[in-house]
Amino acid sequence: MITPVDLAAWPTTEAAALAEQHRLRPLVEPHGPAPAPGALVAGVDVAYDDDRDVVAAAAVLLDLDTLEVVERATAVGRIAFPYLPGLLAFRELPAVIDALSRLTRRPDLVVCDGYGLAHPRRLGLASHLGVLTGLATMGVAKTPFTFSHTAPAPERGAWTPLVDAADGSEVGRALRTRAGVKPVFVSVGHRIGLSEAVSATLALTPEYRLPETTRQADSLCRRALAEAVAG
DNA sequence: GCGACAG
DNA sequence: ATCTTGTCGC
Repeated sequence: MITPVDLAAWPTTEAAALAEQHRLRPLVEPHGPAPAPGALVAGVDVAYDDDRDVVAAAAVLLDLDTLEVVERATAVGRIAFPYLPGLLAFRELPAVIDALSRLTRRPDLVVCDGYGLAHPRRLGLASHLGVLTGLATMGVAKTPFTFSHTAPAPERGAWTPLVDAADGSEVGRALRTRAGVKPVFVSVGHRIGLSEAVSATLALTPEYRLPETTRQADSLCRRALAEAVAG
């Protein structure tokens, strides 16, 4: 039987174990170059059927220049963890990693639906995924979670700092990807810097508020879930 | 002590 | 996330 106390404690224990394993080098690298022209950028997302205990994840690979989908992969399984704010990685990553592993090419960057550094423990699902896979990762979230920000100017590309009121640190940016539309929240995961993550986000949002990677992964995992539940 | 709380 | 009616606009 798992108690709430156990759930709250084990990520910290896990982080400590990982920190010990990687004592001689940084666990997370919150800096690095923007994806080069022609890079393969992956989008990942997950859909759930809580009643039937089914989870479906999708990983799509896009060409950064054309934004065309060049590869798709899905994975279906049982739900491994409940949704607990702050522990989203433990719910989403098992299926996400399964789907990612079915791609035949290695992504140059993975864009996650959620946060990286912008997390109460500075290890959101994007950071977590980066550490587990070694891939460059970043997060683009749709809501500010527990962080605060002022409204960016109305034009596309405008941004303001996303701040953790607990310590005043800048953990990401509120970025306007469409003029006059509410911003998205970009944060660094692994092996990419914040400015570079913002650039990548703008490259992935020529038309819609959310990155093309997220949109493609979202529709694919919903389709995969419907198929899994039906069949 | 009580809410708020990525998806 | 998921559920869920109507509405505005290209």
